Order: sequence, then structure tokens, then C-alpha cells
Amino acid sequence: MTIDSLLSELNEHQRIAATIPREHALVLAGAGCGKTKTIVARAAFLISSGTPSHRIQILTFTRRSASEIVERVRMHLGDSAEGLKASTFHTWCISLIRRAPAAFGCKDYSVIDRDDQLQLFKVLRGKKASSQLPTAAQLCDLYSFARNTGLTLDATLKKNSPHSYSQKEQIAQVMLAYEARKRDRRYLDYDDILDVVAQQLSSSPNTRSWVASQYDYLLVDEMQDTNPLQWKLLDPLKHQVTLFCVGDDAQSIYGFRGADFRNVHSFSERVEGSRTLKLERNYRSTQEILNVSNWLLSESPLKYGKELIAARGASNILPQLHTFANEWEEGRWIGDDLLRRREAGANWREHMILVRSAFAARVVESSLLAKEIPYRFIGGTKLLESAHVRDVLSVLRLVANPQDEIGWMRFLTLWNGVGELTANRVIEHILEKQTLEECAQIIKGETKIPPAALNVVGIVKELQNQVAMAVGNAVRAMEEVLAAKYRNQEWDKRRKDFRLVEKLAEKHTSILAFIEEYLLDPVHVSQVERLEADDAVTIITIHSAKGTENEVCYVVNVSPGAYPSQYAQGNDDDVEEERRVLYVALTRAKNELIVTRQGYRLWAEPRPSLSAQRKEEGSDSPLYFFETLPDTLFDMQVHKHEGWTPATNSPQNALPVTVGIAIG
DNA sequence: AGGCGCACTTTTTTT
DNA sequence: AAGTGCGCCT
Repeated sequence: MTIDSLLSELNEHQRIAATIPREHALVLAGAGCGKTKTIVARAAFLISSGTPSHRIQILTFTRRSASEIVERVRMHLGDSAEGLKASTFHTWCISLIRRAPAAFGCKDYSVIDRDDQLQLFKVLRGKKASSQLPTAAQLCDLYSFARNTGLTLDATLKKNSPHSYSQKEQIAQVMLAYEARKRDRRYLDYDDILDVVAQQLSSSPNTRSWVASQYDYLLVDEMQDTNPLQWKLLDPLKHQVTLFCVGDDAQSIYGFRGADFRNVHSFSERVEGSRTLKLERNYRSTQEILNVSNWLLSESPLKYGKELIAARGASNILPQLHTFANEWEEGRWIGDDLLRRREAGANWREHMILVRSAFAARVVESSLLAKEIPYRFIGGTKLLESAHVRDVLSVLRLVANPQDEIGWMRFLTLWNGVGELTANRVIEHILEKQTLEECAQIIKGETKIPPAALNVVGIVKELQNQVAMAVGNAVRAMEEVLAAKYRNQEWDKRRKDFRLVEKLAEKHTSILAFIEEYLLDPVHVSQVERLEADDAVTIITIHSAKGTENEVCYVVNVSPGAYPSQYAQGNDDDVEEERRVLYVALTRAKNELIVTRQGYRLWAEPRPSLSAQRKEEGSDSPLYFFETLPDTLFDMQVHKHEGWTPATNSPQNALPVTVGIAIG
């Protein structure tokens, strides 16, 4: 396919965006208006008009959209697309660090993920010495928020946790200790990866020009979700590299990570001489679906000024709104509805179920399992984040970095007779040593860990360039102890994951690269297995669903107390972010939108309006987005309680073990 | 004292 | 699914 035929598929505005001359540009595109298509066309246009493909770097939020964009450009251009790179901000930065570790002051550093951070914070916070201190997880979030926004601890606490403000001094101490520990152990957490690069880009002219000289263009997807730390990366490059950014303020849903949707509005001030373009024609959905989405945004006190028009026009199918007595009936009905559609000839893969949280997916999941409907779940615990896989990978981490305290803790406490305290004592001695052999001697002297287990570390070291074999050996050596640890926690199911890990490892020639790649961009179990069963329903968290679409979309549990969630109540910014989350969910549907909610009694009986009640309390942020829903937008149906006990709870309905690719 | 198993709660969202 | 708390065992 030629570039001309690709451009002829675009509408006028998309084509202008894809072919603008070399200048900074921001493309504001509504949901379904062809954002990805425009980025793909832009990259293809640049390459076919002479920019070498390796001088274009595309930055996206997920591995999935990164590979999709590259794949589509390749489809249009063939070999000349070779060398085009798309990655997340984090993978991009770590690849820069790995190519010039000294320039960033990060020689021999290893990357730690959130779980590792938690371990450190837990240790540093101390057990229950001061239980008023925020939990390790809260400290972790506060720390990360401050790093991503560039706010001081003081400002972060005032904004996110005024409740803990009085403990500011102690919190500061824990955080400083965390930073000292990271330096000591040569750890880089997620935020360090970006910050280290950003810092050097702004302070070192040499490093800046080294990086800038590699690229002519940076194409940034999902610009509305970039935060100040990410901007700190782009800003120093803007004089030498041309920015092409695409985003939608109404789809900004990463405020908890420091993103501010207003940032896309200030783009033109921050980037001198930049152009802003708009895409407003929606090619994804029917007008009936857009009417619901438009209504939701129009109710916001914020003025998005967005009214999506469907290029496809109306379809005469209204979205459906179903109200159930409880979550089990809701889940059961969705399963039944899927079966009906399947019987009518639809494929499983045309259906997507959108949930707010991984936790919220559980009821739906068990309903699909019970009805033997194949599904994949995107958004829960990732393969390499699951406890049993981390256990095995701890050995690989030790080989990559014998000073890895977190890795040692994980490995040592696996064995009988070694708990947290013993492990701590041993680790103190280990950290004084340089080689694995010396470490092994210490462990032999101080614990009863079987020598055979320690040999694995040596074997893995020998195999460090054959990662898949290293994984295989580690698994075999640890199988017994793991089987004991997880004997009551679906061991048979967990055990299968090791094969998948080996499969992933086959592509890599170094342990470090293997671990890093999947820490930064974790793979979901069901993604690995997709090859085996292609036709499945998708269950997906809304945050993971950004950028995706499907013929039929179910949006689950759009109930009072859930949209907006109680968590957001009282904070107008948070409530509006919740509105955008729901907006993202509603705009995923191409042909049919089915919204479900619980607690029909709330609507069956007359009662004082929730919003009126809310006004009396002195807040104008809504308690429930659908409180004022006009009844013309949906086909509404209330399902009466049928008086049965939830089958999902009864023990005789133990979850079947082998149903398609169903992996939670 | 340290380790371990059991029963219990508690879940936003992600790199 | 993982963290916490409690009581028992070595």
C-alpha cells in the first residue's frame, strides 16, 4: 500500500495533521476520532517523505499501543518502516540509560517495581511503632505523586493526605531513608528512571545533545495523561526535536499519577510556535452511543466544549440500561446475554466487559466461568507480578545483582526455618560480600537452607545468557518448596505459569534485559495465551481499555456510590476525573452499549433527590452521575430480584480448572 | 525468640 | 490475592 492511498483514507482534518510541515503540533482528538490512525499516518508520511525511520521515536502509554502503531505503519510501508521505534516513556528512558549508563550516573543499577518499593517502605516504616503513620502503600503513593508532580512533600500532603500532615517530619524521615537505601543498593524505581534522564537532559548540554541528535521527531500519544515529570523529559528537547502530540482532555484519567488534563491546554504557551489542530468527527460509534457520552460531559461543571458527531449516523439501536438487585444477578445476566448473542451467531471476541477495578471483575468472572464462556482478563495481577513467579525470578535477580536485598529476602524466606528476622541478619552479612560464592558460604553457615537449593543460584549464573534455561532450572529446583507454599492457593494453576515465563524468556539473551523489560511493561497472563484461543470475551479495567474498542461493550456496576466512587466524594477534581473514567468506558462501544447497575430498590421507591440532599450539604459535585439521566437516552429495564442464593458462593460450585483460556 | 499456620479483612486506577 | 493478627510449635 502506498502513502497516497493511506492518506486518502483520512478525512480532511486528519490529513492536515498527518502532513503538516516540520513544526511542533498538538492534535486534540475526541474519543474515536482517529487518534491512532493519525499518528500512524504521521509516521508513515514522515518516513515516505524522507525522514529515516530510526529518527522517529513514538511514545505511548502501553506496550500494546506501541506495537499496534509500529505494526500498522509497517503494514502500509513495508521494509522502509524498519527501525521505527515505539515505546513507553519508561522503556524509552531505560534504553537511554542502558546505552550510556555513565552519562546518567547509573552504572550497574537495577530496576525495582512497586512491589519492591513496598517491601522497602515496609521495612523503613517499621512494624507498628507508630501506627498513625500512613501505611507502606500510602507512603509509596505519596512519594511517587510528589516525584511525578515535582511538588514538595509539604504540598503533596496538603493536597492528598491532609489527615497525615501532622506527621510530616516522620514521613519525611522515612522517605529520606528510602532514598538513601535506594542509593546504597543501586536501585532505580519507576520514577527515578524518568527523573534521572530528565535531570541530565536539563542540566548536561552534552547528554542533551547526544539524545537530541538521535531524533528528528517525537510523536507522543495520550498527551492528556502526561505528568510534569514526563514533561520534564520533553521540554529540554523541544529546541532540537519536533514534537507531535495527540490527546483528549476529556479522557484524562491518570490524575492519581500526577497527570493534569489542563496541561494539553497550556501546550501552546509551553511550546512556542506550535500549532493546535482538532479532530471532531467520530468514526467508532453510533450516534445513540455518542448521545449518552455527550450528555455525561455536558453535565460537568468543566467546559470540555465537546459534542461528538457520529460519522456513521444513527442506528436505531438505543443503548441499554439494566438495573439489578445485586451484583450476582448482574453478573449472571451478563453471562446469559453473552450466551444469547453467541447463539445468534456472534463471536465471543466482539464483546468487551469494562470494569472499574480488578476487584470488581470477580463477580463477572465467576459468572463466565460457571457458564463456560471463554474470556481473557486485562488489568489484574500481571504474570510477573504474581507471588509464585516473583519467587522464581528472585534467583535471577540475585545473579544479575548479588547486592539485591529485596531479591535475597524473597529467596531466603522461601525455605523452612528462615523468616524475616533470620533473613535480615543473613542479608546484612551478605551485603558486605562481593561475589555469589561468598554469599552462599554465609548462608550455609547461618541457615538450614538445603545446599542443593543454593546450587541453583550457581547454575542460573552459568546460564545467564540462556534465560529460558535459567528459568527452567530455577523452577525445577524450587518446585518442591513452592508446591508446599502454595498448596492451598491453586498450585496447579500457578504451576502452569512457569511454562509461560519460560516462553517469554526465550526471546532474551540477558537476565537483566529480560527482567527489566517485563517489569517496565508487564505482560498479562492471558496475553501470552492468546495464541492458543483467539475467540474470547475481553474483561478489562477501564484504565487499560483506553485506546481500545469493541462491537459490543458492557459497562458494569454504574451504580450510586461507584460512579463517582465514594473514594472521590468531597473532592471536586477527583469526582470530575471519575466522570472522565466513565466517559472513556462509554465511548469504547462501536455498535452496542450495555450499561448495568445494582440496587433497583433505590429507583423503585420515591425518595428525596440525592443531588438536593447534596446541595444542602454545601457541595455541588454530584453523588451519582446517572441521577439526572434523561430517560430518552437508554432502553431501561429493571430486573426484579428472583430470590435465589448466589451460586458463586456455594462450595459445590468450585471453579472448574480447565475452561478455555480463563485465567484470572 | 523466631517461625508458621489459620482465620480474618480489605481492595481504584498504572508505569 | 495479599496483608494482618493471633496462638501454637520448635
